[in-house]
Amino acid sequence: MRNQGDFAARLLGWYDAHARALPWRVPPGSDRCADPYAVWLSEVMLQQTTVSAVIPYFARFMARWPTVHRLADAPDEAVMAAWAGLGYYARARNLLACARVVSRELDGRFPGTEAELRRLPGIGPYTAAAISAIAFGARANVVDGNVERVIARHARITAPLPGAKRAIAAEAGRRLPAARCGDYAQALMDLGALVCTPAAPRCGACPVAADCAAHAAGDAAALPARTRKP
DNA sequence: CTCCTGTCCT
DNA sequence: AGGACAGGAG
Ligand code: SF4
Repeated sequence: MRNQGDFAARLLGWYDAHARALPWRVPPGSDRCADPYAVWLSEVMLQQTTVSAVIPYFARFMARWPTVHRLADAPDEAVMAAWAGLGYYARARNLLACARVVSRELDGRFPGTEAELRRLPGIGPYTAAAISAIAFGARANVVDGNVERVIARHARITAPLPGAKRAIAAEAGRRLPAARCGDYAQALMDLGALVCTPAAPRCGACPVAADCAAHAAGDAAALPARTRKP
């Protein structure tokens, strides 16, 4: 079975009812995709901070620089000042560098494929997949920390991260839907943020609990395992 | 793979 | 005050 018992269908059904309304999102089931610029900006900000912290910064950036051209033309100091408080200032520099490439070399159009997105400054594997799925509807395997947790539990992958990354991504890939790929990516991340939380997953409210292997085994809270660093 | 960032949390 | 976090870069 390629579709893992309609995992995606159940998750999308849950998302239709429980999606967080976030400023950079379109509502579940929209026929249009979200604005690539807004998706990119939010994802870069979200790389380092929580949703609640990002919301006001995102609003200020979008109000002041509503398009990638406007951001690209902003002075460095203005962008750095607007970024102040978010931390990771190297990422703000990458943000600006990326905006300038897209604005000046790509006519202001973000590429739609992961491979092309990956080449832009500040866009790594996760962000490339997220933008291509959410803003372009591509069937990309979007795997961030939240998704790793959900999938490690649902498939009960007990091998520790980061070594288990590939195995987890492979299991995630088996669960991808044929359509609504952007909604699906966000549904999985919302599930990780709202239900399949790190310490105390709320399996009673989970749309995929019926075939969740870790829930059945009773060790969901212990997954994903991680190799101790020191 | 290791290193790195700064804010948030404890 | 110290560590956790979470992605990207090298
Ligand atoms: S059943 Fe529990 S552990 Fe499994 S995916 Fe749902 S919330 Fe996570």
